[in-house]
Amino acid sequence: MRPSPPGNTAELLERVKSLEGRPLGWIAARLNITAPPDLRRDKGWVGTLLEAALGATGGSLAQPDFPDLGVELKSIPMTDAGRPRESTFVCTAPLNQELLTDWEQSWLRAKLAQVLWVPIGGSGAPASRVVGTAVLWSPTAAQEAVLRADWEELSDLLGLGHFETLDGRWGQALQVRPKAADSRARTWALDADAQWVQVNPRGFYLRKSFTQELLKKVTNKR
DNA sequence: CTTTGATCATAC
DNA sequence: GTATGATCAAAG
Repeated sequence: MRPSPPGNTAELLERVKSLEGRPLGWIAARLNITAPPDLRRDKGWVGTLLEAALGATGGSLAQPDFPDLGVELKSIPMTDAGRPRESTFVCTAPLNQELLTDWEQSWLRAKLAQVLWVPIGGSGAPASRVVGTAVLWSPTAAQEAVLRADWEELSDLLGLGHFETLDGRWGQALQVRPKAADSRARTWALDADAQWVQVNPRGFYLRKSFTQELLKKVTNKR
C-alpha cells in the first residue's frame, strides 16, 4: 500500500506533483487510512498522511522524513487567500547551556536545510481539504541570516536561563512557544542563577509571515 | 483577525 | 519525558 522511499528528489517532486489537486480523503482511501471528522483529536493527521503517501520513513525518530535525501516534509494549512493559517513547529528548544551550540551546529539549522513544503487548502472536514503546489526549499543567504539572528538571540535568552522574559513575542521569523502535553508538563532547566528548576518545555516555531514569504519566493522562481 | 499560549495522539 | 506530526482556543 505505502510507497517505498523515493530514490532522489526528482522522484519525490514527481510524487508530490501527482498528489496536487487531490482531496486528502482520496489519498487516505488509496492508502486504506480513515479520515477523522475534524483535527481536534488528530492534529498530526495531515502530516502523517502525507508521509505515508510520499514514502517518508523516520516516523517518530529524530531524523529527516527522507533520510537519504536529507529532506524534511512540512504540511502547511493555507487560507483561501493563499496565506498560511498557522505557524510551523520546527524542533524543541534546548533549555540549558550545555545543549547550546553555535548556529552552524544547531538542530534548527539542520532541520531547515531542505524542506518540502506541501500547502493544504480548505478548512472544513480533513477529507475535503486539497493538496496544493508543493515547493522544495532551502534557505537563501538572506533568509538564513534572519533565522540565525533570531536563533542566536533566543538561544542567548535560553542559555542564560531567562525563561520568564522569553515569550512568543521575541524573534522576527522564529519564535519560542510552549511545546508540551499541557501547561503542567515539566522538564529540567538551568535558570539565571544557575539553579536547576522545572519549566514547561518550549519549541522553536516559524512565524506565518516568514513561511508566507518563502513560499512566495520559491513559487515565483519556478 | 492575529498572536501567544495550551493541547492532542502516538512511539519509544 | 522526548521525539514525531501539528492545530486548538483564549486573549488582544
